[in-house]
Amino acid sequence: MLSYSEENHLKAIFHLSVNNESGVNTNSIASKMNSKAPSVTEMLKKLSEKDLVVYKKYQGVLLTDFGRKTALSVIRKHRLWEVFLVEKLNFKWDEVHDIAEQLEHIKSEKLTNELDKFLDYPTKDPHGDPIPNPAGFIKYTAKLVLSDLLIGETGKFIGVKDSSSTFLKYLDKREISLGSNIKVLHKEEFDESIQIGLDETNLSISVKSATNIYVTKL
Amino acid sequence: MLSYSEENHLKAIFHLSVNNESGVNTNSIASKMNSKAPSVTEMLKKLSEKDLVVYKKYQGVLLTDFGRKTALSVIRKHRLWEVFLVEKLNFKWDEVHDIAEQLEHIKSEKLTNELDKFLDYPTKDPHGDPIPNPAGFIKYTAKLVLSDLLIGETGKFIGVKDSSSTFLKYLDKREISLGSNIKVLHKEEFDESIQIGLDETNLSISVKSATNIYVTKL
DNA sequence: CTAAATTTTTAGGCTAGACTAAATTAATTT
DNA sequence: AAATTAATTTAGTCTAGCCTAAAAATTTAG
Repeated sequence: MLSYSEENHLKAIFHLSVNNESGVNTNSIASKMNSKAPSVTEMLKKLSEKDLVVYKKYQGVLLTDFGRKTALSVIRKHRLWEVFLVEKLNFKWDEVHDIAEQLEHIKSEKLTNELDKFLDYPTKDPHGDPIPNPAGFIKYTAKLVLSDLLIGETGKFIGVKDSSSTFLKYLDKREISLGSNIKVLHKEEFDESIQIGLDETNLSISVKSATNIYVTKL
Repeated sequence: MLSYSEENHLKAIFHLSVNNESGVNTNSIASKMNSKAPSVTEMLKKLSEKDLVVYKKYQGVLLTDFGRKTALSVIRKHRLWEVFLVEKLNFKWDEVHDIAEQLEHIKSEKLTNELDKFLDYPTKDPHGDPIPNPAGFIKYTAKLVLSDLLIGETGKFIGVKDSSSTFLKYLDKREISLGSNIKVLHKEEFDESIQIGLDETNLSISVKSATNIYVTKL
């Protein structure tokens, strides 16, 4: 039975492992966890003891298969609960993260699987992130960031890189929502801002925003 | 922000306060919490510091209004989640307690109230216990135990005193379920067992069972 | 390829929440 | 009313999870 802190460390390591063949740094884990390096080192020893990670001093850390599955089980729960909150309880996509952070630690396989069934086996959470299956398999969709599209190209908005409440509310205000088709009309040389066309309206967004929007080319 | 342990102690004190004008004993709390007296004493000091209880050494403890409201908020969440599990996720009434013990600590008023709405404002949990409203008001129904009925009287089964999985499964097996009308046919002098009539069938139950079944006289 | 800078680990300390054993207070019995 | 028993609290210990400061290892730069 893992503690909340153990589960949270595994999750952090998982997220930092994506595009990271070699080990994950102690400091990067600490910064993701809002904690300090010595706390992480201590935890890595414990996780290693439990065969959830492979850890060698000063060499960074990697998840074992078991650790990866465990992390994905937590992520699965997190994303299923987010779907539940949005689909069934009228939450907005910017309101669900903190509550899902709590709910992801509830221990009951039956609960998770019944919830999955109740929600009709969703494949994506409200931010477009894929939901792992019970076996810990996760299906990634190829994606670009909006700023990678060329002028004249159209992309379908499929996810966000930054899912902070601030950014999500910003998108709501501009009525940029998952599934929208976004056409790149013009790129401003000076500040790299981008003019986009959305349904009938045109608007301008900053590079910063454009690099946080995932699209698939249409 | 209260810890799980603080919330659990408040809940225990609340349950032990029912029919208990004077203070609740340290030992009775310890036994309900599956802990030891010194742990309880320590916690009582902390809860008292936070104005959740009135505690004087050796005098037992009582909830303040604030403590009572807090306890009822936890109980409200527990019971709402139990309803959710049974009504929406196909759980049986004997499977929900341990999961609700985890879910009751999730912190989000909006979540609780949206869940309440989603469930269409239930007034009872799957074991017949009343669900407190958001203001911490709880509506008790007058009830007897089955063994208090006289021969020839009929009661409607409205709740259980002991909601252990063992007892609930026992009731399932005999097809004694909430809402059933139970007629007392005969009381055996020797072992105080009771013959009851349920729909078309008759069966015999022990005193022990009969004192764990709440009814209202019809 | 050494020296400085950075990263990571060790050492030691703190708090919450649990415990056992011993001391103290309250209740009960004779 | 004193003595015994029972309940409660105090004292001191332990673990998990966090921290700061200092030491050690690794990486980067000159």
